[in-house]
Amino acid sequence: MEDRIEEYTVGQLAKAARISVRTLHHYDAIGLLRPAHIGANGYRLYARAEAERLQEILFYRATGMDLGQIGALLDGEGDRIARLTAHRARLAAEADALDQMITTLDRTIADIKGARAMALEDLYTPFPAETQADHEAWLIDTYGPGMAAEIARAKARLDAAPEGMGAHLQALREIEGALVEAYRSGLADPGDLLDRHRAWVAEMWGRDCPPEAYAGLAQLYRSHPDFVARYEALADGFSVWLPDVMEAYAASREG
Amino acid sequence: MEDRIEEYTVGQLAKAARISVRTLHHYDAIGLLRPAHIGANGYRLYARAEAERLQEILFYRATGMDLGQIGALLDGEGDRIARLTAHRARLAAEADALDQMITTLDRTIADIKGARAMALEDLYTPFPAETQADHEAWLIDTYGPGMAAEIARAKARLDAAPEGMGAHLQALREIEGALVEAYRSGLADPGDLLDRHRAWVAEMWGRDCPPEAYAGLAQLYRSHPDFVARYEALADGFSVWLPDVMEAYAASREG
DNA sequence: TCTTGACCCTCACGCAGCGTGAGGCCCGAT
DNA sequence: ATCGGGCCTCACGCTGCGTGAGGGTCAAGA
Repeated sequence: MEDRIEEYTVGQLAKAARISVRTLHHYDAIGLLRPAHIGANGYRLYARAEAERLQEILFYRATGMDLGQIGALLDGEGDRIARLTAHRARLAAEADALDQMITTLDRTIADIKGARAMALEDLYTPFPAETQADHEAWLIDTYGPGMAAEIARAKARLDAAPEGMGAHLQALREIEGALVEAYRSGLADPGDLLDRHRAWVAEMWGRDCPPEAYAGLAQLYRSHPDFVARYEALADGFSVWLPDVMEAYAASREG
Repeated sequence: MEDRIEEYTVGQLAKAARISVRTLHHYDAIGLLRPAHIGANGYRLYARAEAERLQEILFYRATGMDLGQIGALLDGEGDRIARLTAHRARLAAEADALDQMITTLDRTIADIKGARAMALEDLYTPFPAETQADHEAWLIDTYGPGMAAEIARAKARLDAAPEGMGAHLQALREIEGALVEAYRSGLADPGDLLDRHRAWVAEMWGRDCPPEAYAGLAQLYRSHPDFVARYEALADGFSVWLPDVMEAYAASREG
């Protein structure tokens, strides 16, 4: 209780942070967390600043970030508060992902009990946090470069549209609302609603939306967590139903 | 769209599950997920059952369980629903842990802004999921074997006390309620309440509770996620305030 | 003063869980 | 006939430490 100088040895720091001494050695070795200085006896000595840096390291590590990235982050520009705030956002996102996994689990359990067989894709739908880059790569892989660019542009427009797009978004919400109604009332073929939806999409993309593209979109809705979350929020099971009817619709108009 | 036989090659399964082919190879190699059978050409062929097993594997893997354990779990007794339900509970727990990390982050950020310096221990307080065993070891390490046993007994008594302990627990709730009130009204030194609390603890332990032990308990409240969660649930910030006043109280009675 | 015992140090090897070629066979479409 | 894409089997590499081995350091007690 008498550390006026506030210096900690590896053991003390390790105990406080509940990590191993070896881990501190490792962080020293790779330059992630250097001791404040080394005693005459060769002992590592850490000061307050290092303890705080370690705290940040552990924050990030706890979400699976790799040590290289952590180092880059800490040594890059930006102050601590900014970093921590950003991190808070990431944690919140992860919590969302967890919630989603829970709902999939629930769906899976319900499906087992009901002895229904989920579609192969659906089996894996809401799996964690692919990064944005991963997702981009996957889009290109699946739909080709043109399609990916199209979608990216569309998303960008949506995101950057706080004002002018209001009416447009409003239209989407109406269509979606109607679709939810159709879903709830057990309507099998909401063809005209999907006509409107497809038209909306075409307008959004700024070009035509042929059936194959529409089917591709269905696939996207099914496999991308963002969309799944969005549609599942509208109604229970809607995120499964919507891609299904979209695909059926597309199949029925194909050449 | 024409898989009547429902058999998937590595590539198909990998794409659906959004994992790499290499991963499937690996799971085959370590016997975690064997193909349903091998084609004449040497190709791995998976059927529905394997796809579902893979789903479960990924569920568990996503929470950091190691592959050996997963295998043991899947090949052990117990049916799928039971396992998934248990897993759901684990996920929920993890979500709680995440929420806790977020609140620590918030506290940290607030502390930085307020330029106050957190105690070294507090810097690391709510870090994820030490296992029960880890926690036990740490208790012994920190408070000595006697203390750890004492605490373990106390917890056991609490847990195993659905009936006879009712009144005793009721008393605790009353004291805690009064403490929350004190906290809310900004009372600086709730000495008499802490007297009652300490007496309760002593009774619980079945032996005396000297100031040092009480201070130790404060430390425990501060550093163990279970307690933090419990007290934070009673009132915002209560999990910080309570250990503080307990420590101050203990210090003022020390020899 | 000498000896514990608890820490500290530096190698250095090991292990999980794949990534990432290298080198080669299979197969449907052109 | 040949090409592209997907399949196969080695086999080495990487991260993030765990886990000794072998050996100094230091406060405290015999």
